[in-house]
Amino acid sequence: MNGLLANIALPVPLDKTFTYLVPPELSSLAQPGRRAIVPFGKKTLTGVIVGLPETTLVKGLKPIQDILDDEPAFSAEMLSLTEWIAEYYMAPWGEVLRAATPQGLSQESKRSVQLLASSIETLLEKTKRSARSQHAILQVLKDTPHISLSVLQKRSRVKSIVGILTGMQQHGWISLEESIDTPKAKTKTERTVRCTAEGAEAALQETLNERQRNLLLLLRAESAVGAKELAAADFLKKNSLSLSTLKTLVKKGFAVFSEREVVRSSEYDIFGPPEDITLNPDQQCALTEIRKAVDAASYKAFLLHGITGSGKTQVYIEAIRNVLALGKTAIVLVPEISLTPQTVRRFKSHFGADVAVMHSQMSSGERYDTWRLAQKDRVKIVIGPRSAIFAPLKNIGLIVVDEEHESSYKQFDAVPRYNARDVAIVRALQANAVVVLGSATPSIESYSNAQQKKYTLIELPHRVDTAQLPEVRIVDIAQDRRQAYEDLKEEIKKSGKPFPKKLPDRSISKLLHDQIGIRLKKKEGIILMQNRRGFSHIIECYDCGFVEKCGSCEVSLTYHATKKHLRCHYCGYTKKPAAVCSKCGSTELRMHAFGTQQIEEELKAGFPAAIILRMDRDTTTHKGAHHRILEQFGSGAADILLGTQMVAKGLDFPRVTLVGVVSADTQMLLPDFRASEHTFQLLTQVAGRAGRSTLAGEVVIQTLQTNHYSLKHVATHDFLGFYNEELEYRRDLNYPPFSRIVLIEFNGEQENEVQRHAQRFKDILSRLAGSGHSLVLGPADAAISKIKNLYRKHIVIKNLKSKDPSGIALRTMLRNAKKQYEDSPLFLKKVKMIIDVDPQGMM
DNA sequence: AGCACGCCGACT
DNA sequence: GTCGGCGTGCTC
Repeated sequence: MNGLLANIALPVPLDKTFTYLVPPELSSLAQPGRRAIVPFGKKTLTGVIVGLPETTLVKGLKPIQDILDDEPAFSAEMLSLTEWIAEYYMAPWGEVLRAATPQGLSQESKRSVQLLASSIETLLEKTKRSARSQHAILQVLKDTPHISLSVLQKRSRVKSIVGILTGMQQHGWISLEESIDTPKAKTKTERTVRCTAEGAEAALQETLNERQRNLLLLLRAESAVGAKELAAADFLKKNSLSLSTLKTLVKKGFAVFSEREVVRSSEYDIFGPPEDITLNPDQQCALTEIRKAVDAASYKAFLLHGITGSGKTQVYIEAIRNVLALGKTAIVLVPEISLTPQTVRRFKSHFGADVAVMHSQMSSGERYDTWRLAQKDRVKIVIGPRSAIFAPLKNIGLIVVDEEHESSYKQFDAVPRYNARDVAIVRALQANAVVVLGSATPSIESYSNAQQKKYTLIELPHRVDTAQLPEVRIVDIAQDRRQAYEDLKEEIKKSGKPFPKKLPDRSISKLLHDQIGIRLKKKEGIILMQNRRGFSHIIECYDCGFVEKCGSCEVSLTYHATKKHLRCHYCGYTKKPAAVCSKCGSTELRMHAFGTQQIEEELKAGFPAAIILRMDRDTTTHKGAHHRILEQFGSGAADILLGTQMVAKGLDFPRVTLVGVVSADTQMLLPDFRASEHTFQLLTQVAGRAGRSTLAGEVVIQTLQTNHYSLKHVATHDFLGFYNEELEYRRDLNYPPFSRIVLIEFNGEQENEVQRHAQRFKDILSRLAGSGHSLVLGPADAAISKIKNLYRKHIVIKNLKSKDPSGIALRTMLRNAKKQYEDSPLFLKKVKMIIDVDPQGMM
């Protein structure tokens, strides 16, 4: 009745799709997966066609302006995957699709202003007194007669600019134009040339002049070898021929030009020969299992638990070799931090042009090229960080998620807040592919899935170089302090100097100090790690390490200076801080201090001759600085690498024999239910930096909590022991894997409004959760209760898997709650709500 | 999320 | 009057 209709998902934060008319001339192009340019309100947006409905109840449909893509940008498979993401993570489908499209591809309309009036001076004079806004706008237009609306607004600092401009337009002073940006990323093409049959014929005859004949002979010869289409520019340059000669031949029909798509090249195109891979028996076993699954061509998930240095990458490479042999494709997800040229070259050297790399520093052009190559089946393997899970490869055989426990797989700062590791599982499931999650320190969730046989567990318990695991020593900082105190007293007694009022703090214990001295003498490398500046609002006993925790959430209580109390930011429980440690009675209760700078000072004082490299947020802001520091340290130009957790990951330095963790507590005490897990993972990672070659390694971990189970299990290299202990605590308090967590943040400038809205949402949720599938906690102040003048309140939902195995009840509840909340008359836009399903951090 | 519309108070 | 601030409602 209506002619052809199309449902289009648009990148707007609205939980629905929009229906448009398809004009007859576009009807043949109207297919799900293609991008379409449509008018939306006053703007023009690029959306994705997701369906072709028969009818609609919506009145006043607008027509699609244009349909892009010769080949649909999204396959049916990708449409269904993005729809799943939208549903699971409570995000609009259109926003998911935008996240899955390479940047620079979507088109939005932009409005611009053009100055028409010739006598600007008179206008300026005219508006000077009575119309300040108009005056300001004209001032800007005087210098830039043609300007985009957004820039004009910024420069003129006029707020509601559109109304004023409309008025000015009516006066005939200016014109308002609307234009669509040409996409920033375009297909790059090059001219190719080919010898025609006539040309081949003519080359042998004497009818042409020498230059032409010569060219034709060369062209014929080169065309015969390998590729028929030669890059014209290359061909001419190589043989020092001129374009005009070639053009003449083309005119005569002896050669033809055509265009072909080319790919922008990158630094990764330089790579050496592949390393020899000889798998040890463990690796061979792992490979065989994965191969079997890939051959079977049905969904299967593996958890590859291999200790640091056990050769997981070699297993991936061999597994992918098999995937390619079957004519299938593969995705390899790596944490951003692992995307070093070394990792990439490793894959490149084995698979060459079959590999495409995605990384954050790529230009939009490069990103787009990569995407096109994957779509056109011209690369078989895509390696990249979390967004690479959207690579438009067809016929996926294997998805590898390396370092699956890494929190960088979770997008936390933008919609959709997806976890690429979990999306990988779903993509593999939908595509009948195999997925391998690899880690030395699997996440509790994944290991639990393996224990429940949802994933098949494969273990690589040995290092490939048969190196010994490093010896781990745990140093009690409190005891070291007491010792230092005694030593000092002794010294003072002897020298007769006055007793200092305050004893100096030291961050390097005697043991660690001595060990550093030994390594310096032997010219071996030292890595010292101080975790990201500790969460400063935690009060800790400096004698026994005791920290007050919430009785019902088991996370550290944080101190709020304004209200002078301790608070749990999960459930909102508060209490007065004690004057003395409630465990040991000490009065030495303090907040955390030492940053990397202070430690550097201390090291310089203690070891004046040592060359120290500091690697933290301050020293790595410049592009490439990170890499340069590591290179410098790797080459042996420095003795000590001191840094935040950046030093725990990535590169391999055979010369490192000592790893020191200045304070394990900073991470352990974060008010996050995963604090122990992250501590275990990080310390295991950093410990793995020590002694990877023939040199024996040693690890020194300083802490106030020598008995903490994370540390105990790090020291004995006992993942399973840690897992079992951690699991019990998770079970007791209904944390994952026993529940799903949803974190809901409310923020706004007025605290009472934020609180009111959070409370209202909480009430709605509590009512809906009536059946008991979920626990709703809060609202409570977020751990960081105010950011950039926005007050933040959190609600935490624990959705019990035992009562809601599929999570459907949870999502229904959330969706209904959201609707009720947004539809209610008290709803204000001044307070923003952010729903984060399966959050990684709870700060 | 934008963006327009409409109402109100402040300024010239 | 003119302007801008702010709340409200809509986008096929």
